[in-house]
Amino acid sequence: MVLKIPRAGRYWLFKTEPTSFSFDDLWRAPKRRTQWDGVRNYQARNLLRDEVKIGDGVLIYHSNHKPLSIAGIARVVREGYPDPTAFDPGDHHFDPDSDPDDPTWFMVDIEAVQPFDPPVQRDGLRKVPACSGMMLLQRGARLSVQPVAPQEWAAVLRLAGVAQR
DNA sequence: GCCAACGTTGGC
DNA sequence: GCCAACGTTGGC
Repeated sequence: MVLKIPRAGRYWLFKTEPTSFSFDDLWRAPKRRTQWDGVRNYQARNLLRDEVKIGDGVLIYHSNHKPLSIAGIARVVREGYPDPTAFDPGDHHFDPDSDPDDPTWFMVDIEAVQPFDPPVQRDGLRKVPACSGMMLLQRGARLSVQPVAPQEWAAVLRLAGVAQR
């Protein structure tokens, strides 16, 4: 399987608990797209608002799940814009302090590109020298939107048996 | 279910 | 601005 993934772009890893939203959910969504809403951490917010760009590659990581693994690839199809769930009192991620005229929380839209079958397990990444610096593997790295270096991205795709061109 | 690690809050 | 208390994340 060969994918057209822009090598000059930037790469990210988005965490999700598959019991709430999985890569399969994304794959089955209309147009295979979703709004990546609900991020409530300032560091992750800054990345979503300022750094994540259209066409960037995204590894979808399943946390709190066995085996811990990267389930597939997505790409960014819309850049940072206000997360409406922050303004919805009925939403689990409602934030009464977020002013609609000066939103606190941002999200991007992503589109599934390719599932990994089988998923790339986190434990396996530890054995790959190119991945030794991955934020995902660092102790206590809780950030839910993480930058991924090009060599890390390439190594993950290689492990997944996905060829880049 | 435990708990280490980390982020946020709020009193001072 | 410090820092203790608290809440959350997420691997184990």
